[in-house]
Amino acid sequence: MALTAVKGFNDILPDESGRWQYIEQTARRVFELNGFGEIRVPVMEKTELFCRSIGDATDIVEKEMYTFTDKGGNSVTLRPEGTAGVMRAFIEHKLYAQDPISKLYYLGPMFRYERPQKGRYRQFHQIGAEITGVHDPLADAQVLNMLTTFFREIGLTEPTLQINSLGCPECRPAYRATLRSFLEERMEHLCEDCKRRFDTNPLRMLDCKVPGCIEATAGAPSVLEHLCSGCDEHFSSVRRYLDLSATPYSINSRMVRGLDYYTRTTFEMVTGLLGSQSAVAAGGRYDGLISQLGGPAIPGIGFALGLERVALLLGSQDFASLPDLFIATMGGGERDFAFSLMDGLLKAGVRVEMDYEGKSLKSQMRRADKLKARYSVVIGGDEVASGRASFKRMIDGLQTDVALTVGDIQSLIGKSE
RNA sequence: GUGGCUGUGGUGAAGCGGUUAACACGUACGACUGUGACUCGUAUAUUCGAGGGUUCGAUACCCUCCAGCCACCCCA
Repeated sequence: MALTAVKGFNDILPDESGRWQYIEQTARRVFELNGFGEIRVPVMEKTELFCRSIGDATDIVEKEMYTFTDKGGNSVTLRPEGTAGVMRAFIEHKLYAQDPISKLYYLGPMFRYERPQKGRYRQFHQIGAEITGVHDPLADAQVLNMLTTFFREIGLTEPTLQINSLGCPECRPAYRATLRSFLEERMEHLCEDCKRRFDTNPLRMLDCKVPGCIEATAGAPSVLEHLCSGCDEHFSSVRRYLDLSATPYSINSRMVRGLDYYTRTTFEMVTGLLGSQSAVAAGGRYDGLISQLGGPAIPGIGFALGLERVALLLGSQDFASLPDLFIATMGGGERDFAFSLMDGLLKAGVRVEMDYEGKSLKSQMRRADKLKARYSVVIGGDEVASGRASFKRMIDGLQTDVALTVGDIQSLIGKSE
């Protein structure tokens, strides 16, 4: 049996990588327009970083991390998400000392030991963006606008924005207690998972899909009605800014996060097209994270979007670039001439292909067709002697006689520099 | 981590105990020895995810493993 890739780790083949590049380029363009700069951080960090940021009791840290001991005896982990590493770098290099506000984006592989499914793999890829140093809800709105713009630019209308507020250390404990006492009375109607969540993460119970639980929690108190005045005002301002920028959204007061560091604004871009992997992008505010990691008390907000899921939503559109010209040759004698011509055109930025193996003219023309070259030309003894050749426009077969110079060929195929 | 379904060539698939393992797409070459697409012809799975077992005989039945999908879970 031949060797295969590790379960949940996938190859991205050329017919698919065009789509990935399109997603990445669109993200870079939109993010950089908004003033974000790329940060590249390692794929592996000390395990402690993730325990302290994501939260010891979360599923990610408890059972999904690729953690191992390296040869020096240190516990290290393949990053399960991007924010923690970016914030570690932010603190380590004291980026806040150069500029009180920073806007960073990153992209790359993340690793989680989960059961693979469509849109969910053990190595998956995220593009994320983070703003630090801004308390003002304007930052929340900009991030949400940017995310919305990204999806619009890429040509998708499907994922829709849902927002919520999780409160802050001031008001969340009180809400938690209120929710707990509400749920306690209905314990017998709840599923086993929810009974367990009651102790670990009662907010998560609002997100349960078991019909009995949905019914039992129908009248549960909403976070939004238990926000302190600061959080309430913040949330209203976020909504006002979203309205001002005509950013469509809906409020989902039952939306929960799987990472402990979130405060106040949280959001998701959700779709109904990906089965149970409905979140295409998600994020929120994390005002306590940086100080929790040993940095100064600087607020932050950000999101990450799942590349695989966006790629899935884009479908099988073809983003590959096509050759401008295919050069066919009659025999060995003309290949030196053709090779020089190809070389000159490539250096001028024209995408050229030619036959590599001295195949029959028919085979060469078939290949020109298969590669979807826009033009083809046959170089034989006559062409070498006269310095002119007949260029065929493949789409309609129209032939044009042109001198075999880089400039003339460029002007024919409409690809000048 | 739990449950269910599935696994035949590069792809989509028929066959479901004894077949030359159908058909289509794709690919290669040719018909057309200087021009692709359409058409036609020829070739293209010693083998049915892997390993065991039952059987005179297994791609088909059984077991184990592996992989994929779906739901749960979780999440991007």
